[in-house]
Amino acid sequence: MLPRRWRFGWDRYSEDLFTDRYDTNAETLSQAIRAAASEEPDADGSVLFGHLQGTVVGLRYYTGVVNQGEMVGLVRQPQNQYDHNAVMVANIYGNQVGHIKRELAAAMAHVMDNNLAKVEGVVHSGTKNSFTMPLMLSFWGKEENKNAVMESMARHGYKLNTGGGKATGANQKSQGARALSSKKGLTIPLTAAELKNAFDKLFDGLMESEDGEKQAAESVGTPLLPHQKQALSWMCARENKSALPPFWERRGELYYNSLMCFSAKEVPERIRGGILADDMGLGKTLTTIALILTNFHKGKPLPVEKCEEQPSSVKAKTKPEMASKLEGSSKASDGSGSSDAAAGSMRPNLSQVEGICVDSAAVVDKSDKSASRGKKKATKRKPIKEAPKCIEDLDFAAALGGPAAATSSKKKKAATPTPSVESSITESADDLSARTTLIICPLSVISNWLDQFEQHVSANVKLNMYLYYGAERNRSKTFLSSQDVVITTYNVLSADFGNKSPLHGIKWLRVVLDEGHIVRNPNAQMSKAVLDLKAQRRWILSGTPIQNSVKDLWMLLAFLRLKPFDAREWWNRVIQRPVTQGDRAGLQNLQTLVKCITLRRTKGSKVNGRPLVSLPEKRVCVEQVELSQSEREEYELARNEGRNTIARYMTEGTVLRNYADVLAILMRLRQHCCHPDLLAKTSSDLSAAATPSEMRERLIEKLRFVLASGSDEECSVCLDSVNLPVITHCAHVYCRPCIAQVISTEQETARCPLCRSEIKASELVEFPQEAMDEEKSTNSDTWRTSSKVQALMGNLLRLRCEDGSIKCLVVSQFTRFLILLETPLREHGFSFVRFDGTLSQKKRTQVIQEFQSPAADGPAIMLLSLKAGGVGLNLTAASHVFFMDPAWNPATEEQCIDRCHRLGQTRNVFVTKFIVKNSVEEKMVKIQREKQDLVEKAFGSKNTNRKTSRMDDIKALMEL
DNA sequence: ACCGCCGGGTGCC
DNA sequence: ACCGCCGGGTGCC
Repeated sequence: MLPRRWRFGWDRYSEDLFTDRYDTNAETLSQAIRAAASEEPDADGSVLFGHLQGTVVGLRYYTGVVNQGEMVGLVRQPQNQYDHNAVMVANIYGNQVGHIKRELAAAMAHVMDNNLAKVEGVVHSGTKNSFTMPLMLSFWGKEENKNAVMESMARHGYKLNTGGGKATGANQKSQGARALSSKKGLTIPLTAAELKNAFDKLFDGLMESEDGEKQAAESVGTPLLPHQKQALSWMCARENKSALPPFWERRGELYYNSLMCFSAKEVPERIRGGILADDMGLGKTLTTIALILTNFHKGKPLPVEKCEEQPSSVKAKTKPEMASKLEGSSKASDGSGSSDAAAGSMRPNLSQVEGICVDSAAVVDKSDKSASRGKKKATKRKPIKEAPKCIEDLDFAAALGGPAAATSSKKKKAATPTPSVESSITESADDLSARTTLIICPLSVISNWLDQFEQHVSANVKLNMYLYYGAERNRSKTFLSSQDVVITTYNVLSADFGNKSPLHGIKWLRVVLDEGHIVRNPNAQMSKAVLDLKAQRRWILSGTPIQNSVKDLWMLLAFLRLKPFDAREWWNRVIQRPVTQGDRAGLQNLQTLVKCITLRRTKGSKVNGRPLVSLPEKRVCVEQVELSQSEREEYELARNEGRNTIARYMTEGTVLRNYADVLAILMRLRQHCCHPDLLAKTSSDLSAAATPSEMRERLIEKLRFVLASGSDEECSVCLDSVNLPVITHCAHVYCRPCIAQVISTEQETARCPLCRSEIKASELVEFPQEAMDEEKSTNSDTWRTSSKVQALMGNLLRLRCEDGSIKCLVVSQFTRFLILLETPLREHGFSFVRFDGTLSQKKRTQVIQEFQSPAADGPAIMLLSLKAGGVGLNLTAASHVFFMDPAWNPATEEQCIDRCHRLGQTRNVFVTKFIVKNSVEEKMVKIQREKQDLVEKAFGSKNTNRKTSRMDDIKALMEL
């Protein structure tokens, strides 16, 4: 008999699927299925076309087994040398079971290749089939493809069973649900309200108290609060305990997954890691640092070098200019100074950031001579060269040396029979040479991490950290894997990905995704880069693990390699679709899954009857603003004009075609409410564009409207905020990668997802950089005020009288408004800083530091752009927040408030939202409120629903 | 017999 | 596969 790989001579595709590079094929095959399903169209909005009994043949040639009731995957094999229509059948682990019988495969191939339907298989009878096996197929797809599918199958002599009656609408839904929940006999779908409620509660009550508390390693300089010790204990347990993953149980010799009806001979790989979903401000960063230091191999602390010499001497020598800044920090003082970091305080001291940057090639400012000097001495801090003074254990001595020292240690050799790090993906054997924790975070929180490490690691401990960032980052794998901690950003990670990425060539001890919810679009490059990392242990830190829908969870589970859900097909079939269709069992299963891997406490949670943290009070009030007579007149003029335009689109049914225009109208109204000078010159009618350059000019103008509004515009492809925005000739805005993918898949027939106009890659228009710059430099020679400005100034002046030490955040979505506000602030002698998305990392750090500093002459006000920096900023110096204009998404406002209403805040927090009376703003607030009750928000991820709900919004806003 | 019938070899796509 | 199919052996009863 030929070796298996010769028998599958078909193609690279299959070769990838079933290559026997790895003995335990679970990993690769699962990945293969995931890869095969990565083009998986979103199952949302699919309806069941019908069922069909089919046959799997060739069982005896393959090793994959299936149990009764188990789902199987169907994968097309267009390159199969015997039959280009071949459809392979694989079990949940991706092991091939057989093929679909030839004739049926011929019928299915057409349907599958043209994406007319997704075909799913379930085995209902018997494992004792030795040659062939019956299989129940179900066909799912978009309603509009149903006929094509039925006809296509009929042409080949197959008639789909539509379940007796003329199944339509709700009928089909319950069928789908029944197919999965029949075992448990639950067929009554959840009501929308129940669903929403259950979903919101998904992360509630995930506080696991039975783990008790764990003391952090000595090297953690900051005493942990009780709930942090609890989290540490839980995290250590998740990394060290070998409990079976959720739904797995032992059955005799086999391991059985009760949810999937799947059994396996090998122990299912345990999930070493999970989701730490504590509310922001509870100390996820500190807990993670504690984890890194406390739980190295075999539950022992990370071996660290303890130095009795002046730890700061190195820094002081190389960076004398920094010495003054470092004074007073725990590292600059002697070894006993660790306690000066206030116990339990999360408040970072940003003056220390540069201290750690010393070890980094991340030349935040390339011209800064201190940074380039720091680079030169980077190797000096490698511990390998200096004899460590205190090593706890021989094992660790080997580990301490990192991979470079690996061969010299006999003991280590025995522990890791396969020294090749790259080739081994299986995580079964603990690779004791893995030393490094990789932390990936958004750019905006890097400084926070560096700072927290500096603050919480004992002063006499040397931790090898490397900030993998900047053009001159050290890409040596040996170097990186000899560090204790490597920090990088999502952007650097995805930029490196596929480009000989050293980060992907190292097998990490631990990978930590900070603000993990930001990777949630599975098609994004960033997601792929994250999923491809090799690590023994994986963690996701996120204060808001779910932002919109169940869908968001997939990425998290896939990252954690929670089998089999890391393959989207199983996730869709077993969790996402049942849950969105209101299946109770599905929701229950989801709850169980999440519960097993997540720890979440909120600010309101209690430990032993006591609140985790006691935050000062927060008061939110709305301050109504009356427009002056002339402002009102201008506003009404604009409103009537806009209303007429939109009403015309409505009657013509061309709202979507003119979506950008509609948004522009709304935005102009919102701008009217803030300040007349925010209004850009009105653009002329798009359809009247004569020349291509004129067209381009106008598209850019439209794009400017959409972007400058900061109105949370989302890309209709990824349903996320637009990233790298481009505008189509039909004036719809998408992320460039998203729309590029649409175009490349559909080729010549590509159409705009919103209005179905033809689109071409060459016609996508970007916002030109010059325009961006020009945007910023809006000059305001002739300054005038506005009612809203007056309202703000009134408040600020009053506060200054009451207490000169009060600091305020002034928040707007319009960065141009923030710039406008500078004038009156200056006029009244306020000292302020501005923080928006355009700031460089270095500048950000500076600005925050300046603002947070308690110095009496420091800035009293921060002009903050609503979306700048995302979450994670620490602005506890402020106790008053002024929202100049309402956001579409109230959660964005909440996050913003949380930047100052968090641990470390000592004053009561007052939030004022300015709303112009009798205006579009009032209606936005009303819609905000209604939205919170809408199930759509959590579950209605259907594109169409979103669009229609947007339409309703527009109608309501314009009183149409 | 350019058939039928028998029984062994054989078996996914 | 306790099948179907193929192709060689065989050929009144």
